Formats: sequence, C-alpha cells, structure tokens
Amino acid sequence: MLSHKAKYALKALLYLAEQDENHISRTIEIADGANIPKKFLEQILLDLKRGRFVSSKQGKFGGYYLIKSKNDITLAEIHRLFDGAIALLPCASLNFYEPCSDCKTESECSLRQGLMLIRDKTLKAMEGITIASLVNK
Amino acid sequence: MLSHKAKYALKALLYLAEQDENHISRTIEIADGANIPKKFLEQILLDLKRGRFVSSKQGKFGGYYLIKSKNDITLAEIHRLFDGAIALLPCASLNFYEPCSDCKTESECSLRQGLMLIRDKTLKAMEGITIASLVNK
DNA sequence: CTAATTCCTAGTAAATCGATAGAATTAATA
DNA sequence: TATTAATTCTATCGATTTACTAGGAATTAG
Repeated sequence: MLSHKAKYALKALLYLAEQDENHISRTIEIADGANIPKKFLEQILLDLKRGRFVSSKQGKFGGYYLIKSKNDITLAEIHRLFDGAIALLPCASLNFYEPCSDCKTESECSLRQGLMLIRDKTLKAMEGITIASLVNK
Repeated sequence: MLSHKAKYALKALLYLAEQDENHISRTIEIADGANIPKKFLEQILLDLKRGRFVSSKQGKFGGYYLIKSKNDITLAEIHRLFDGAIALLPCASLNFYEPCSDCKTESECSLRQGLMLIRDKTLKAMEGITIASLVNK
C-alpha cells in the first residue's frame, strides 16, 4: 500500500503537470487544488525537490514547478522515494536489499525466488505508469 | 512489503507442505524448523486456522497440519489474510475497497485508474505463486 | 521595509508491529 | 483418574512509524 505521503506526492505532481508551462504553483494553490494538508504538503514538495522531480523559486511570488518530463516520472520512482522497496521483502529488493536474519542459507530460501519474480512483474508495471499517462485521462 | 507475520506464515506453510502426509507438526517443531519466534508463531497458526489453511489437533500429540492443497494456497491469499489489500490504495482494491476521503469525484481520479491496472497485474502474478510452486525448488 | 513565500526543525497523538506472558482448555495415556 | 503435553485465548508491552501540526528562519519582489 502507498503511504499518504506517496499518494499526495503523486497528486501534487499531477497537479503540476496540468498547469501551463512556465507557471509556478504556490504550495497553498496545490494544497487547495489537490486537497492535501498544506503543512504536510510542504514537506512532500521538499522531498520531491531533493529527488529532483520539481524545483522551486523562493520568496515572494515563489513556488514549485516540474523539472522532470511528465513522461519520465514513474510510479515506481515515487514509490521508492517515499515508501522504499517495491519488492515484498528486503531480501528480494534491488534498491533496498538486505539479507533476512531468519533465513539460514539465502540460496535455499525458496520464498525469495518467488518474491523476485513478483518484484520483476510489479516493477515493470509500475514503470509503465507515468505522470503523463495519468494526466491524459 | 510483507509484514513479518505474513513472511512467517509463508515459511510455516512451506514447512508443513514439506512434511509427510498425515504428519502433525507441533508449534515448536515448526518454530525451530523455520526459525520463527515460537509465541509469535502461535498467533500466526491460529490466524491460518481461522483462514482455513491449516487445522489443528489439540492436547497431547496435537499440532498443525495443512487442510488446503499446496497447489491452492497462493501468495495473494496469504498477503490478504495478514497484510490486507494488494492494491496500492484502498480505492483501487477489490477486497478492501474504501473511497478516498480526499478525492473530490472518484470517477475523475486519474490516479485510481492507474492503480487498478497495477493491481490487476500484481494480483495475477501473486496468484501464480503457490506453496507448491515454492516447495518444488 | 514589508509582505509573501519557501525552507527547516521539532514535536505529537495515534496507530501499528513484533513479540511476550500467563492462564485456560483439551486430549492421550499410564 | 491424575499427569502431562499440547493448543487456545486474552492481555499487554515497548518500539517504531505515520500523519500531521507548530513555529520560525531565510529568501525575494516590489
């Protein structure tokens, strides 16, 4: 399941993607437009900025705008940024790999094999969902 | 991600599936065999019993045994029993549906459409992973 | 200088998670 | 029938995470 943070991030990105190019959106504008608690959204936008999905202009008349093409922002990336691993267990994860402490020998962990299969399919599906693909609906 | 409960449940089911037919496994035996905290495993086995995956015999020489074919126990079912929805948001879930409080009109929620697509693919993949398919490795 | 905005750091209440404790219940068998 | 070994049930605990909120510092346009 997605955290609220991840959901709000996606909604905020969708909002930004729907604006005219060169338009700068204030936090409050996004919060109202996408129904997101404003102070919470502030943090989320900062995270998106650190992740180089958006950039900002400070001070009066400042705000946020996309710096990554909406075709290149995938659900998989947003999931990873806010909720971490896409795999069902860390031992089956590409980006957040950690061995299981309770598995005696990993090569023999039959569960892991199955979970890596799931991971590959889920990942592929999530990489196919882009902000652009969602906006055009 | 799977909770420890779900992971332990899968490991316990794998353990049971590997035993001879008609063999009854005590909790402590499963706990040792699959490296699961015994008291925690107790709860998990009760959950699996309520879910009609296993049954138990009480008293001396009691224990647990599979009552569902290993071909019919899927990762999807275990995920649902212990961790709930497979979809990324409740509004995109089949079995745990709930509307989003922050979406103005659901039909217009472009995010939901994408998440239902992911759900279908993930679900299909998870239904393909059975205890039997994991044991034979 | 002032107003409007992002940026930063804490804090907090509630829920969830992983696990433990202990007593009640059940059943085999000596 | 008493003993013993097992499941079953209920309650609780501490740590972590989640979803926010609060307050103010820094920045910028006019």
